[in-house]
Amino acid sequence: MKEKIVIIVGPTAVGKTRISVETAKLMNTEVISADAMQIYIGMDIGTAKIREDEKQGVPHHMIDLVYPDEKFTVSDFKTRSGAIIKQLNSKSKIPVIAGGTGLYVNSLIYNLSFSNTISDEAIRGELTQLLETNGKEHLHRLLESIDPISAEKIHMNNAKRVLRALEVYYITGTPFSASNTDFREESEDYDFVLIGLEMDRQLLYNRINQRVDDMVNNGLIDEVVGLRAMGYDKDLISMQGIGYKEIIQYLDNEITLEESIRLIKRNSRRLAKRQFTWFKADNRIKWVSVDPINIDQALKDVQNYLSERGVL
RNA sequence: GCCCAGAUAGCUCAGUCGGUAGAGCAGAGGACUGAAAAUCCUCGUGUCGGUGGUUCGAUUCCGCCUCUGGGCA
Repeated sequence: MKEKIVIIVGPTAVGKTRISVETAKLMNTEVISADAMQIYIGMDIGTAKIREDEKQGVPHHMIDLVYPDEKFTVSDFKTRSGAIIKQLNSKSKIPVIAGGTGLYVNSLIYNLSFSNTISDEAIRGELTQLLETNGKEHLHRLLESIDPISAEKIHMNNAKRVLRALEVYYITGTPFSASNTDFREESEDYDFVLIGLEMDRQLLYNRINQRVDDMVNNGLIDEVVGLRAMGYDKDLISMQGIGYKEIIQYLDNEITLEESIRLIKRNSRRLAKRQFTWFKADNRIKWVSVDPINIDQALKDVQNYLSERGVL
C-alpha cells in the first residue's frame, strides 16, 4: 500500500509556513519541512525558520537536524523523511510536506534511487584537484570520453555537475547517464496530492524585500556573528545560504552593510525565480494563487482542493 | 532674468568624425538526479526630451522650446 502525503511547494516568502500549519491543523496532522537550509541548527533568522509560537502546537519535522558544519544530502532527506511519513501514516495521519527545495520533494515523488550512486570523498577530492590543475575543459573532455550522453547534457562551465557525473562513473563503473533513466519513473511509494503556491511576481518581490529588512532588524547579523564565533566559516555549504554568505562578506569588510542587504534581497528574488522555474515544469502541481492581503482565501482554496481529492 | 552643462534601455551612463545604438546594474526565460538557498545556460527596439532647419539621410550638426542640475545676478 502506498504512503499518503500532501505536499505544498512554492517560492520563498509566498506563505508556505502559514498555510502549511493551518492545513496541518485542519487535518490533525504534522508538518515535514522540505528545505535544504532549515535542517541546520542555529540558522533560524536567515532561513525564515518557523518559530515556536507560529507552530500552534503542530509538530514539525526535518528542521534542526544537523550542525552547520555537518554533511547532509538529498539522500539523507529521502530516507529520514520517508521514515517519518511511514510512522505518521501508521497513526492514520497524512503528513503535510512543505518546502521550496525541488530536488528534495522530487526525491520522494520520483523514483530517485540514490543507493547505487553513493558519494566518495576520496574520488571527489581527486577530481577537484584535477579540476584545479587541468581546468574545466579537461574535465569535460574526460566525461565526453567515458559518458558522451552526460557530456552532451551537462555544460562545460558547470564544473560541479561534470565532476559529479565523473564521480558516479568512477564509483559505480557505469555512466551517470545510464542510471538517470531509472530515475525518471514516478515513485510507487507515495500517493500524493501536490499543491503549488504562486503569487504575482512584483508582490512576491515586495514581500521578499520586506522580509529581508525584517530579518536584519530581528538580529540576522548577530546570528551570523554567533555562528562564526562557533567556528563555522564561509566555505561551509550552510554558510553559502542566502543571508549568510552576504553578511559574512560584510563582516569581513568586503562590502558595506547596505550592499550586503541589497545582495540578500536580489539573491532571494533570484532564488524565487528559480523555484518557479523548477516547479512550473511539473504539470502534476495544482496551483493556488496567494494574494498577500488575503491569505485566508488561498487557505480556503487549498482546503477545497484537499476535500476534492478526498484527503480532508 | 542671464551663462554653462545635461536630457539615449526600468536605473547609472557610454557612443554614433551624419548611415536609426551598447555596457554595467536591475530584470526575463531555461536546465537541474547523493553540494540544490548550490551550480550552470540563454536573452538588450529603445518615439536616442519636443519641434523646425540643413542634408539623399539627423539620435548625431544648427535654431527655438520644455525639463533637470550648477553658476551669476
